[in-house]
Amino acid sequence: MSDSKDAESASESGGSVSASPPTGRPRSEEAHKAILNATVELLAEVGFSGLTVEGVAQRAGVGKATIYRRWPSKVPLVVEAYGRLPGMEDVDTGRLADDLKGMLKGYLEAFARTPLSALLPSLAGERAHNAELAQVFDPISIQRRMPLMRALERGVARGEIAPEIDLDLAADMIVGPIAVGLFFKGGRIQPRRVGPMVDL
Amino acid sequence: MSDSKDAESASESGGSVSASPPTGRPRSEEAHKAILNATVELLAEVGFSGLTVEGVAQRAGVGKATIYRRWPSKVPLVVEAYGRLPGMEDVDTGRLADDLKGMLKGYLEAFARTPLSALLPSLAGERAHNAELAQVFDPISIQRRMPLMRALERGVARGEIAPEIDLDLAADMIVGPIAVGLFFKGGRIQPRRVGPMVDL
DNA sequence: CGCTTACGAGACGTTGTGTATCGTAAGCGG
DNA sequence: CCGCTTACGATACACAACGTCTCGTAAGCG
Repeated sequence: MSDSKDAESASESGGSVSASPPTGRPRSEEAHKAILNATVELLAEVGFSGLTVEGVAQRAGVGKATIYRRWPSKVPLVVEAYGRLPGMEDVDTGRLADDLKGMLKGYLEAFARTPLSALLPSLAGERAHNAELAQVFDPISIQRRMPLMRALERGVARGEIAPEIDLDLAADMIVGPIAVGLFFKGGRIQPRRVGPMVDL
Repeated sequence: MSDSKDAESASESGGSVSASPPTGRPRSEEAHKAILNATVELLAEVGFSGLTVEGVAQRAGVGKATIYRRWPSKVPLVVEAYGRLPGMEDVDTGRLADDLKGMLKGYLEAFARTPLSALLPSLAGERAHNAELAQVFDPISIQRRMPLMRALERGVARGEIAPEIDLDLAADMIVGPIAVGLFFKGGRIQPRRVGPMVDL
């Protein structure tokens, strides 16, 4: 009768695998995908603050309870939808400047293809005063920076960057202009000019 | 009986000054300030998405109608409150690196003193899918960059920066790390390291 | 076939929005 | 001093979305 209310018991590493035996009707994976797809679509159309759970349910053709059964609120739902969007892809040409140019170009293309440009500012804005969101949002952001950090580390190994440089700060200076353009201006940025400028 | 519903007839440049003769009880400047102060306070406490017009009215000791009489919705109200917060202050030492260091240091201090760090991401997030907001937000952002741009122009005039550099992009690279730290991490940034790095 | 759990649908109380309507207060012109 | 006009604080209102809950039904497992 009542929906399961026990803990998630998500896949934990190690420890006793006392996972509850999954009895009863299994959760529909189809509904799960439909919800996430509807979320991404609606985010692109109306943005974060315009997104309503009722709208997502209607677009996905599911009941509201089916959404709340999986995500406690709108925020984690949007975070998971955000996690499905493409991030920065590794480019390893052997030259740092080319790596950066390639990665930034690909990333900016992803911005044009997906609702990323509508999603990121909204999530960042929410993150600022929502500790719960920050907790799940930050690891994803860090993971999305990984290809960039790896490229910089390769640059250090090849001697293209002085080893005393703070790579984290360098990464911030590379994506910074993208962020500024994204948050304070319309969006379009010139990919080619940024790459060379950072080879200081 | 009815509140004035005619157009704002705001200060327009040129044209006949057919401004409506301001008859009747004037709007309370006291209430105006109280509303803006309450807005800033509440923004710092609960953030943008937690801000309610009713909460502002209660804190300011005014009726809701008094707020809606001045601002059509929550967003322009927050924008005006944002405009009252301190921005970047001009620093002219004669050396670009020192100018940048001084200005960034002062700006970061303003972030610690005011709800700027809670306000900016929220406004930027809203800006992304709210054309009306972008229209009033962008000029303020540009104006806040002015001291930075002036410092860079002085740097060009003194020969500290090659004249073919795109100053707008350079400004983005300077404030970019601040934005990234603000939007994707907690906030605290190291002021001293950024200044010298941009003297490429 | 009976048990258990998820499903879509929608009713429900709560909260905030933005509008409208009270009676009152404050400037202006006669 | 008095009436006109407009703003004031307070509050009632209809509307929308939230998040919870309860329907009757559907789908796997034993």
